[in-house]
Amino acid sequence: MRLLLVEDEARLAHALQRGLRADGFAVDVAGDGPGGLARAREGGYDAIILDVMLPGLSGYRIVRSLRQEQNWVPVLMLSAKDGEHDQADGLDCGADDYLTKPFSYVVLVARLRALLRRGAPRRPVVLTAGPVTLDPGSRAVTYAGAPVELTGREFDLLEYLMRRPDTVLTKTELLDHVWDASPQTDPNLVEVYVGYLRRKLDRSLIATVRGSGYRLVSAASGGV
Amino acid sequence: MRLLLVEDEARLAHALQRGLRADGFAVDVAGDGPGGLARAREGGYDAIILDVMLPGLSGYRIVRSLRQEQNWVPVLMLSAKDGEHDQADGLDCGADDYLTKPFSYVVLVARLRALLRRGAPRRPVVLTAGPVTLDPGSRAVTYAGAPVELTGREFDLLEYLMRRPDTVLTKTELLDHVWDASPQTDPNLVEVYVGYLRRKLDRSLIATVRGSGYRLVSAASGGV
DNA sequence: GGCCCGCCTGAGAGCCGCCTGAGAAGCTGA
DNA sequence: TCAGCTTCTCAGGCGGCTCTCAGGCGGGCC
Repeated sequence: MRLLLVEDEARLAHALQRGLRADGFAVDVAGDGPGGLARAREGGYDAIILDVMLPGLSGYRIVRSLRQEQNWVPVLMLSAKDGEHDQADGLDCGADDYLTKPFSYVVLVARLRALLRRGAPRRPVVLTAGPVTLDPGSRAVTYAGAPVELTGREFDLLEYLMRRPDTVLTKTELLDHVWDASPQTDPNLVEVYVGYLRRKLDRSLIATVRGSGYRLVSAASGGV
Repeated sequence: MRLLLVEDEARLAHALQRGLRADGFAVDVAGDGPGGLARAREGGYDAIILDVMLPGLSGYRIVRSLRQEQNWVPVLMLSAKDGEHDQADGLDCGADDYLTKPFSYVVLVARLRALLRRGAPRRPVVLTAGPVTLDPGSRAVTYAGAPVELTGREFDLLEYLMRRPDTVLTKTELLDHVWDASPQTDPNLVEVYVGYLRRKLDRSLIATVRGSGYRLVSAASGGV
């Protein structure tokens, strides 16, 4: 079993590499983002262990690039931040599992083995909610079968909503995840973009939960 | 000259890739059988270097599948086993040449060049997208039936786009595959060449996906 | 029913990504 | 060596996208 470890903290990288080798894995190490992405693109790995905070290119962006290129190698993400950004961020980008630093080595290996058992047969996912489909790979959206043109921000927002259908999402949460914005950003921004989506898609697709936030209705009527 | 290297030993793959690049080839790498077959099916390679022992799908079966699908791309096979299976096995399956590990890099390149000189015996594939046709064999392009003169780079870019119609391709990916360039190359280069193609072909053939990249529209109108 | 506050929306400013023309550098063949 | 072509670089400009702002609507509480 061949692994790619992308980790910039040399001490941790070294320790992991030694441990994993002792456990029978072949381990290659990349120390920065661009290098990691390049190695990952070359293929040949049964799984990739990926730190989030990397010089040059974040782990998030690496996974997103790989998935966009139809590369479905299993990815286990490591994050030092357990509050600011959360699991969902990593999983959104297309990672398969997530571990928060500090973690136990035993847990890492267990999760890794689970990933490898599962393998990489994941097909490119297309999200669906009522008459709306969204393909993260080609960044294409259709409504009732017809293609819909969305801007980048509109697409990101819709994707985030569609990954959590029927859940109330606060504006703060959306600002944080879709915009990567500071907490004091005007929440009106979200309202504006929800308005854009409603106009381009379906007025009833995104329900307002007054005082709380918004909720994507997965069983949208499709009428007008 | 574009090569596909299917090899699961990451270290060997990496070394070969580096060497071949230095020798002027553009090299894509696949690390397992199914991945290699998929990449090979996409076409666009002047030759394929194929390991016999691969996870998921043996090199033999890959060649057999390709030949069954009328894909006559030159294949050079690599095998670690020099006794159990022999040259005849590989050549029977439809490979064009055969090398036993360990081999000298110089020999590999020599055999490869011989293969490339010989070329693929039959090239039945012609790519089509709306009013545009592209023949990888003769490197000829037509628009609405009339021949169009493209430079080398223009042709390579168009071919890459036409092999992945309706998919968003980032500038980085295009630079990587069409130019075989380092990641820090100015992405404007892609913009310029997309502009050239649009001018020579159809303005609407290649859609800009702002913030993401470009997408070849397979159902282009053909108008104008 | 009246008021407050949260949400909606139209208009517009600023910015950034993309497009393009011009030209330098490199390559090829005569 | 030179001409012609291709490839690539650079800078200027345009336009779409993002975000801000202010005014209006309406739901909910009293």
